[in-house]
Amino acid sequence: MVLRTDKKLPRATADLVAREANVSRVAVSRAFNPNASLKQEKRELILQVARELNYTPDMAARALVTKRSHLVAMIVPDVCSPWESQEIDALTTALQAEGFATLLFKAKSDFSMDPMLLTYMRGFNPDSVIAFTENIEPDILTGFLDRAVPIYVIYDDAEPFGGMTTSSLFDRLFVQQKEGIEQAVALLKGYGVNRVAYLSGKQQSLANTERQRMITQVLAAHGLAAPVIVPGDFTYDTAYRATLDLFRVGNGADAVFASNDVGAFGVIDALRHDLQLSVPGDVKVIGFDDIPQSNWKSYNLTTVRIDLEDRVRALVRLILRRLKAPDSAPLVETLTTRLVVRGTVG
Amino acid sequence: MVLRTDKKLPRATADLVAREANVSRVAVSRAFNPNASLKQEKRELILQVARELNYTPDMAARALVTKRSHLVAMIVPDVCSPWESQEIDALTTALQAEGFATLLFKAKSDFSMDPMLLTYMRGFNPDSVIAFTENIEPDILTGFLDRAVPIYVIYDDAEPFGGMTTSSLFDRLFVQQKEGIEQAVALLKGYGVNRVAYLSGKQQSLANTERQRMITQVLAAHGLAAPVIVPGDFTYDTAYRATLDLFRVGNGADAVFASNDVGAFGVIDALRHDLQLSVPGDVKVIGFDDIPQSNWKSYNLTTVRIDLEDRVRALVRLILRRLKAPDSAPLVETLTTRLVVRGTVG
DNA sequence: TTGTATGCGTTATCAC
DNA sequence: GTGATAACGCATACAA
Repeated sequence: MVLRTDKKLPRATADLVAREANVSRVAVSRAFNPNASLKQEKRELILQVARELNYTPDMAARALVTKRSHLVAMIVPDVCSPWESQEIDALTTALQAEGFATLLFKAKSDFSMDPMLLTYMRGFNPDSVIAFTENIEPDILTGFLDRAVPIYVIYDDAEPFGGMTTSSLFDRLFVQQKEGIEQAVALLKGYGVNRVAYLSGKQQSLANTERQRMITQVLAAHGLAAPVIVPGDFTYDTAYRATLDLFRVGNGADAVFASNDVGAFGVIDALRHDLQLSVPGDVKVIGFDDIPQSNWKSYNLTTVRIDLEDRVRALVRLILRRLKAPDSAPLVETLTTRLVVRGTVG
Repeated sequence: MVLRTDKKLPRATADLVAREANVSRVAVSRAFNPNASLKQEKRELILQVARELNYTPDMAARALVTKRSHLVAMIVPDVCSPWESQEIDALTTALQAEGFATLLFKAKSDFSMDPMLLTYMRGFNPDSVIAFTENIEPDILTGFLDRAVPIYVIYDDAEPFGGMTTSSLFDRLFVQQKEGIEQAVALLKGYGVNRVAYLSGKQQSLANTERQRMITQVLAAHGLAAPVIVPGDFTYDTAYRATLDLFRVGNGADAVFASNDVGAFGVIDALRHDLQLSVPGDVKVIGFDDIPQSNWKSYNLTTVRIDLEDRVRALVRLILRRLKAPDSAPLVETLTTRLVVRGTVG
């Protein structure tokens, strides 16, 4: 269902409410601002009249003077992918509860940031910007977005951009992937796995490179060889084809670590339906994220879980705290991961 | 990555650009409005200076006078579900190309419209509202949204709300499901199917009730009995449990029509992994939508396709045409469906 | 083609 | 606690 709202006929305005309720324009403004001082009965009268006239304060006009648009922009390369759509959903819900609306922008799928898009977005004056593309240095964005304070999602203890010495202040969300990965490797080792492959995600993704780095590190700590790297891009189709290559052209593997759950599905389907191999009998498969589909019976995927609710809560905390105290010191939140054991290792 | 933009330090404004470029304030305004008349070299100078100063016109201030916010609101109960996330993605892309930004709101999952939410949303002055909840009568929304012109998605020739005689003008997108359903029923009949079950979606969904009505009608036309109705809600888990009920408590079926693809996945998994039945050997399964996951090898679902690109293009046409001609007669777009034959019937 | 004056709907400042 | 006034950043009507 689609509605188009005609703006030619003006809506009820604060002046109209004021006239109707026999009060001043300012009183109406105060009635809608809980911390403003106004006699209780007067406030109730105004709110009552406002309801009758179907009046709502105009956020654009309000933003013009308060410098708060109550808009949070999200830049997403692919709204459809399960993990990101979940995150959009949860963030929107959480921010909506705090009085912010989500402004959605689509970026190009190569994880780059179109300067045109940034300029365009800036016009809407978002109070905060959440970018699902990870490979932009803070200084570039700061140039576009005035005094922006970035929050970077950092995987394990790696410094983004190779330990950049950026001048920018930025907040951090640390995701400790090591724990989940260690549990996964221990499980694989317990089943006698020797040859591990890593199906990568998009090369530009920090999540991907850090997963690869940490898996290699943990395998070594357990006395296992470095993984064979299979190039992927987080999608099912690429994962499917890459798996066929790995087993038909390459030397195969005892276990495949996929950079995300959707990729793991592609690996599983290629193994079972095309290569006639058994999962977990012939090959073990482990994913990352723990999206709802991983619990579907056809996949029943063993995966390293990043708790979405925890992650969103942490992000919302970071956003709101900086919004309330713009000049505070860098803020930090930390998240842990754990292995969810299902049926693709065993 | 999250950025918070500090509004305490004001951005570059049109006045600043004007002063810097030695022109008047208005000239700057005109430079950013392609149809305004301005000497070419002057325009270029202004745009150049604007770039240097990192200036972008403030959409909020602009909206205050033009009565166009360039915001399109979407009210969605569940951003995560594949069909809806696809539609959000495609609509956002298409609207972004036309200069509109997507404003996302989460509704309660029972398909109802929270009056508080509507009031809240109204404050942002969207130029258009796309509601993914279907059971609201136009008059109710019109009450909230001034002179809104709804676009209703109508399935086959059914009148929404039982042929309501509403006073409201509204545009329509007709989705002709009959063709796809007829192809599906013919295919099932060809394989000797007798007892068909329909796994419903949410009861409040018009798409659901019309799918059920049309399937019943087409089955009758082919001399087949009315389908057994299995209550569902478009989700995997409910579909899974409902299928167990149908075959363990009820009398089973030769074929299951699911109200959407995700539901069909639940049906398939319950049949194969819990009831030890073969698909399509023992039971045929058909879905609705044709989401990307339906092409995944584990499901390989035969389904009635509603072409997303066509649908979004039609919606965008309706939105833009009414935006440009608010007083035009009711607009109509029509969409057809067709069966995509894969591996769950045979 | 260009500039001046005015208004969009709201909140902040300052009196009372 | 309350009301007048200015200001936010921009586009438009009108006059030049």
